[in-house]
Amino acid sequence: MFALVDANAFYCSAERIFDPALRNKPLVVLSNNDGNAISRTDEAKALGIRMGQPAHELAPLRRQGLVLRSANFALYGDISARVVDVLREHAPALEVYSIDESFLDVRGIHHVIPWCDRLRARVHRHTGIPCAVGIGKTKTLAKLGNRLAKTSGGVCQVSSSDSALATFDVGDVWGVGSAFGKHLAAHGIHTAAQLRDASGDLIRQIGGVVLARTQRELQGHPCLALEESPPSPKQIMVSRSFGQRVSDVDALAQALSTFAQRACAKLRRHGLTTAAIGVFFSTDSFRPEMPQYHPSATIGLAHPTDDSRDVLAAVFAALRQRFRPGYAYKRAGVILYDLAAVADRQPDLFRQPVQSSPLMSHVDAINARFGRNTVTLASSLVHGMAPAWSMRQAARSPLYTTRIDQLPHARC
DNA sequence: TCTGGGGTCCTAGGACCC
DNA sequence: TCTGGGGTCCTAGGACCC
Repeated sequence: MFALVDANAFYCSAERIFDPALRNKPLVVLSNNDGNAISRTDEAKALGIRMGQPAHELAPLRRQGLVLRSANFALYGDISARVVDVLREHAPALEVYSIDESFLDVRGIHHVIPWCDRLRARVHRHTGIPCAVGIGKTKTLAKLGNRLAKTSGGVCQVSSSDSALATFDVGDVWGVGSAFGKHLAAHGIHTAAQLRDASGDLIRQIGGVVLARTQRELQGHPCLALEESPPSPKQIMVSRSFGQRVSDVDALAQALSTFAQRACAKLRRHGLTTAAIGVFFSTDSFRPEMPQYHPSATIGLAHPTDDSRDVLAAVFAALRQRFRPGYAYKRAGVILYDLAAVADRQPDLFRQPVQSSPLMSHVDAINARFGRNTVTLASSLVHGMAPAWSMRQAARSPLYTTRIDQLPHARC
């Protein structure tokens, strides 16, 4: 038996913790660059705002009281960790599934619905985050239960024979996206109940083993287990759209250097090394009338590394190979592939074993203590004004919980 | 003016091996 | 004159998730 604890409008709820004036107001949190809506409160949904709706369409709604906030992922990450801490205190076993969702193993818990209700209340009291809990024999059923719980009092259990399955659009089932949804509809399968009852061969044919597994889960046969320890990542990517388009190679190099160093810091946090570096940059695909160019390159390293300097050399080599003047670039990124822990690497017959650079651990320690860009490689150094490529964030809340100088003030 | 970022898994097909 | 069987690895593309 699984329970899925899912925060309601998580990013918006996190914003409301330290800014009570936002409570009961329509609120939307925007993606990086203030691009589009990524979290909406019920009040905002009532204004007809869609997930992913572009920000420029939302601006006029401010006259109706809509508040827009830039994304503050440092805050959301910290609040998420606090929610998980509370869950961990009470749940026998737990899988952190995403920034705002955790699966709990609730086998053996008596009176599971009131137990989940108390858990919700505790999370709310200790973190200020409201959540809903779905319960089911499989993760897929718990997911459906969670959908119901959002609108029906906070906790909801769903079984495979539940009549509610006929009320769910097949596209609402976890694992059924728009492509499978269309395919299923073409075969007359429109609801979760119809997917549950369809021919197994047909489902296998439409969506392979993945969709077949989803069907089995709907029938109440667990196919997906609780994964308590997150697997080590297989790739690490840092990419951004730019606040403004840039054309010169120096600006692009500065952005890529920043992204590469951030990716390497993540790499070292996981205790991994990389042996292949991917670099891409691209013009604005939303401006088809402008000249388009979307180059990418992957550079294999002779020797695995976790040193930002080695990675940066590869990134710049790729940039030199692919850069063409005369284009306005809008987006770029760095991807680290072929990751492995130092200890798991095949030793090189002709070299000393891979070792983490002491310089890099000092850099990481300084940045952890004094803030992200206290020490960087010179190629990402920014003088004075924010560069053109940096993100637009017109309305970001303070880093209330992760920066000592931005702690909220309490009035006496 | 305007449209995010970061991942995973599966499958098919080709190259290559003995 | 004929031309097997069994496998691995890699890549690209497509699907999904939050």
